Amino acid sequence: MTDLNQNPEKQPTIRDVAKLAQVSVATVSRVLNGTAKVSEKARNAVLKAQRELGFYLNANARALAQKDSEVIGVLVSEVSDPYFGVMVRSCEEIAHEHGKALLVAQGFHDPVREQRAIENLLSHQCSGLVIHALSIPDRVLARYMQDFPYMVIINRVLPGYEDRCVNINNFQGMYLSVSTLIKNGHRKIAFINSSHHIVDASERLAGYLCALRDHNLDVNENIIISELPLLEGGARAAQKLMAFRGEFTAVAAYNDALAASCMATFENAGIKVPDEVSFIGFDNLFLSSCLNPSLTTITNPVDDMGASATRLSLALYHHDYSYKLPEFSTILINRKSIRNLNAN
Amino acid sequence: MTDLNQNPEKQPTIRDVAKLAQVSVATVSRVLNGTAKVSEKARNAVLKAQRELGFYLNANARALAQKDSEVIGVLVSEVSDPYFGVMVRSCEEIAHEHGKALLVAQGFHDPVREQRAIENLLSHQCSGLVIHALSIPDRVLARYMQDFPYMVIINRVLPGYEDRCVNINNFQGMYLSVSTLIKNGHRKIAFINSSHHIVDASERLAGYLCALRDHNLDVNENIIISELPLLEGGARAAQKLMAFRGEFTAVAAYNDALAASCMATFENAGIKVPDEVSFIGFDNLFLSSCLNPSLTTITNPVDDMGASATRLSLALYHHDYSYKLPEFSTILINRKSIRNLNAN
DNA sequence: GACGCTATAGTAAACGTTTACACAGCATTT
DNA sequence: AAATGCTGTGTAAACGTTTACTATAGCGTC
Repeated sequence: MTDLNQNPEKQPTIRDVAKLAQVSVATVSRVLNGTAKVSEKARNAVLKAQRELGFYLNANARALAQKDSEVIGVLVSEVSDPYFGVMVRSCEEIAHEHGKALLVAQGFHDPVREQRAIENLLSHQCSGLVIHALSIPDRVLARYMQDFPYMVIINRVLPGYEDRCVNINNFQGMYLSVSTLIKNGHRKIAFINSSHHIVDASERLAGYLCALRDHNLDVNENIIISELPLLEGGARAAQKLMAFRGEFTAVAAYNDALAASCMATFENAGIKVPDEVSFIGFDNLFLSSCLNPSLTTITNPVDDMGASATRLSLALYHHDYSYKLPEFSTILINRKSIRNLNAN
Repeated sequence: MTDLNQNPEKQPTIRDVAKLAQVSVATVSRVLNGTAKVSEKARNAVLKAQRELGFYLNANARALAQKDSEVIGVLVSEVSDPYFGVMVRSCEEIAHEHGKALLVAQGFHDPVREQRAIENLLSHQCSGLVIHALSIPDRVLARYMQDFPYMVIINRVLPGYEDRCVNINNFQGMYLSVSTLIKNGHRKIAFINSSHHIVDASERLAGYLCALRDHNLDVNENIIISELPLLEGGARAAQKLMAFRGEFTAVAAYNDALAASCMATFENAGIKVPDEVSFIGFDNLFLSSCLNPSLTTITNPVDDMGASATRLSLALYHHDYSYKLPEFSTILINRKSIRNLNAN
């Protein structure tokens, strides 16, 4: 019948701790946050009371009083996509380093969901915002960028806000990809692009086309395919490409998922990789090295990008304008999926 | 020089909206939450003011006043692990369906980080808690389970709290895996287990051993390997197994990642799969169907588990004890990585 | 015209923290 | 002995919402 635990349903508050420890709430706050010196005696009493009550500071009340939620928000298309998994992982790591929690939202390539997700994150007063939203229009995104000067965009360039956009050079990456095939003697190169309406897709297509042009190769519309950049898309792309079997010796894909599943479909149809068709991917996912043949690809340093975007956003939130984004370079990862046609 | 926008740094509050719309804060709250009838005139004034100011309700203040954070917390080992990526994805989807946001923390198999992550989630007053923590001791976890009756555990059975533990039957799943190899005529079966100190590992090992025993097969300690259940682990397992090349015709792995990378390492060493060695995985990840040969494996319905755990936690939080967890069954996905030795 | 009812709207007290400010006690300086 | 400074502590006002309670206007009924 003690005073504690009168209502087992209710969480204890800082006042309960103060009462039990026989100190003021200010002292409890100071001990728990380490924000000011407190006598050994008081500190021990507070810690003991905290342990006894199983007390944790209420982060919401804290956020309100401090005007800082200590939460970072991140929006991605879909966490289960390995690309975003890696990205979210590094965002969380950086957040954790700064003692912050991570709020994760998914947009699923839907403009409505993306916008709602952003507004939800905003309502949580995030002290850092990393946004991957490719479906909402520039105009809308720009308004958020203007109102929230610590918001950082990933994988998209928004005119006027270039210094808060974190991306690789898609054009250059795909140019490197296709050039690699060309250097290996390929002259008829198919391209499987993403069918999402996103700049990544058009930039990579431009890189593909430019590489062909620079090497005086003709463009063959038959072998430029657009599919959802997922496993299923790769299988469908393979079906379409089979109809033009003689018109290419190599395939450059928008990403590893497309390359991997297209490759698998070809192999199942008895087409040997890389003997009959060579492949190159993009992203350098976890899975590419497990494939047989292992997939030659272009790195997409998504972990660095996630980490840098998070760091930048945090710095901006605290009005620190000194953080400079590093360069995110795309480099070639040479594996076994390209046959060198010059060799024989 | 209007009254608005006096301090461009500061976010508008509900009071600013009320003033601009010439109504009380209560009315603004009612409009924005739809909690009571408001005249058309007032509603329009409020919505107009909201739009003009770019106002969003402060979720922290809201949480405090309502005593409900509208946030669900989830702890996993590592978001970039495809297994957890899928899990987090479905947690977010369910959270979203209920209008809640998702807080994601990572434990990285470290007991200290796991415990800190849980306490951090608790401090955020999550109205739903899905915890995958395999490294902290039962005793500690039990204390949390007792204090927070809406906390749900995933992939672990905590004695006394079975009805809040969401898992597959690991024993049964691995028994199915090994039995499948045996049915295909294999009698010497290697096992690559997870080296993490988790019950999943011991349960699956038990399933392996039991399947051997039930079919009167001998246990060969040489070909039971423990490795980190990631790609690198699979490569190392392959190296170890090569030393006992003649002592097995098939490999059962703790998960697809181990199977995939072990398989790839074997192939690179010139060992043909499934002609010389058969493989079976566990989890049925995205990548397994892309491999060559595609990997026969056991489903791990992690998406259902994530969704169910989230639903259960939400229900419990609202004192609704009617939600019953479904059964999570493991089923065999037959692909091309097993050679049938009976066939010839 | 008095009355009661309904429909809207407003007032102000919570919610659980942080922190500016005040102050008490004590040691040191003058 | 008085003045000063330093330490540790407490008090109470924010922070931005929600919501119980209260107030008022409009209207129909008797």
